[in-house]
Amino acid sequence: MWLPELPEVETIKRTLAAIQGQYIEEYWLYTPSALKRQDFLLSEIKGHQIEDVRRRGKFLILDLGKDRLLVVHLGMSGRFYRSVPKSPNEKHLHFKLLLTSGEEIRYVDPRRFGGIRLIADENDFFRNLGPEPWDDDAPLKLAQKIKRKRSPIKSMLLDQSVIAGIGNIYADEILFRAGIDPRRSGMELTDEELVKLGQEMRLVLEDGIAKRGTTFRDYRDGNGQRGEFAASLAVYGRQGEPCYRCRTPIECVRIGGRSTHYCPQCQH
DNA sequence: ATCCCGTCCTGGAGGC
DNA sequence: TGCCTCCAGGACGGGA
Repeated sequence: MWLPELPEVETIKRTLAAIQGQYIEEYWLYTPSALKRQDFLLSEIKGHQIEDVRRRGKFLILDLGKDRLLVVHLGMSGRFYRSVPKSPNEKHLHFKLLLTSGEEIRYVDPRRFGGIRLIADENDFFRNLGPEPWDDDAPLKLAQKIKRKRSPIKSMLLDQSVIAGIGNIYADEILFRAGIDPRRSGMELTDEELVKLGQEMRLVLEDGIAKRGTTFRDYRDGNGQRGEFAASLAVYGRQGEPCYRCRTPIECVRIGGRSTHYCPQCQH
């Protein structure tokens, strides 16, 4: 199992850098429901140049210029990658682009939680998304929001309007490295803990990007390669196994409907 | 407003 | 072995 969170989407973005400047020659939408929003006609993308490939939170953005954006969200099992030209269509292929270079970009998503969107106004579409973790003011904004809320800190890290890009795996890893119990209410965190949380958030995500993301089974980057962060996971998926720091068995509880892994000894 | 929960979906895991 | 059931999880919408 795996989740495309910020480091995975960032990895995909980087491996797709080579498609910048290329033109869209043709497209295929095999699963109409995969197109979640349509500010303009899909047929318009034909002939457009991919001027830029960006990431915002867990969204991948192909900027086609002139307020024409193709935004992709990978949900929990999605892949978005360059494929060998003319290789046969695989199962769960929902959308495909043919570029003038002859290479193809494919969107494959077995569980169909993800989707693509045609966006005309980027600022409007992302207006409710929280700051990027590396924004200068992100740790401060994060701390301010956390302090005012009663919900468990784990749930707040997953809230995309609080901070962009963190999912279930990295939330657990960040809280472990910050030494904070995931069940604690945001309001009761000390200023010291909030500073530590902001620092560890960046460090864990940077580590994830450096290792090209977490691969359990499905995940591949834009070139179809696996990531290596799974070997670095300290708590996620390790319930019952000894903590690497103190040997206490890692526990798993449900918080806000999500499985949450933590060390009862190292996290307070 | 805010929080919580159900819904979507499929493949993999576990039970018998 | 094979079949069945359960479960994971992000975003979103509805209800309390």
